[in-house]
Amino acid sequence: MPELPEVETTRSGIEPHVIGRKISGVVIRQPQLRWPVPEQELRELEGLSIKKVVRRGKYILLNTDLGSILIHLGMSGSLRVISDERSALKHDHVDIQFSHGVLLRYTDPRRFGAILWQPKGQTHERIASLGPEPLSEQFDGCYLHQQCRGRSVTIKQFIMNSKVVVGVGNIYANEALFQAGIDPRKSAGRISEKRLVLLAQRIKSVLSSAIQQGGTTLKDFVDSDGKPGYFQQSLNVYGRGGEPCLACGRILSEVRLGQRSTVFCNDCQR
DNA sequence: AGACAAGCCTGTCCGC
DNA sequence: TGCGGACAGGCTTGTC
Repeated sequence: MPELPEVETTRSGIEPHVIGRKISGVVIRQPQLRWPVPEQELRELEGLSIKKVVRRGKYILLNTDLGSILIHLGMSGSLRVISDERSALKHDHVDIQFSHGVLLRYTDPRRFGAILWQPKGQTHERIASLGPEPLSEQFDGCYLHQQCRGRSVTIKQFIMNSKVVVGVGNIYANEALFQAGIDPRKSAGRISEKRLVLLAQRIKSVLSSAIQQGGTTLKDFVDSDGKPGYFQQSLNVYGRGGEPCLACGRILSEVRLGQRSTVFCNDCQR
């Protein structure tokens, strides 16, 4: 399940293989992803080259002179560089072929992901409504505090709202709240600025350390199966409901917030 | 077999 | 009446 760190790892992993490369064709085997794949627009890209590979939230953008291909991995998607002859499997929905013989293969068993088209000079609606990047200067305790004002929703659901800040999925929301010592059930509007400053710091640190780990563990993901293995080791709470807190030993609680599994320590988080 | 997990968009309902 | 916020539902398929 790609969260921001894995999307960033994917971005940096594919970048050197496709930057400056000319698109020679696009193969669409399954156009029915979260939204229909813009087949027409993608086919018109033949002959154009990739100018830049950037990330915005959990989207990867492949920039060309005509516009950008937006790729979202959903929860089960992956994007791999294929440099040898390898026949497509059941869930290999889209290939972007390059003239130097390499192709980018989009795979997504559950098809929660998306491939969208953003014409040059425009900003796709999906991206236009996104909040700031968690690792940018714009996102800090002061910003978080201002956004939280008057909001009754739980702090966990709040930080997972992509209009507030992008890229904080269920795993890292649980972890950041644990590290900040904040009860995930607490209303966003009822948390002091001081504690929100700490939360913003923890969101940044947990994401950036995951990017670093992703970078090392997945450095050869391009020719492997791309499955992440990096996060399991450093998780304090996610997936550990009913097990002892690693800090104090008390059994971790598990509840559902916004239909999402939420694990926390009743002693360490208040 | 059926429940569950995931990201995140959309529709509906609520209260000011 | 309008509007934003809160929340449930839906999509999909592999795994338990």
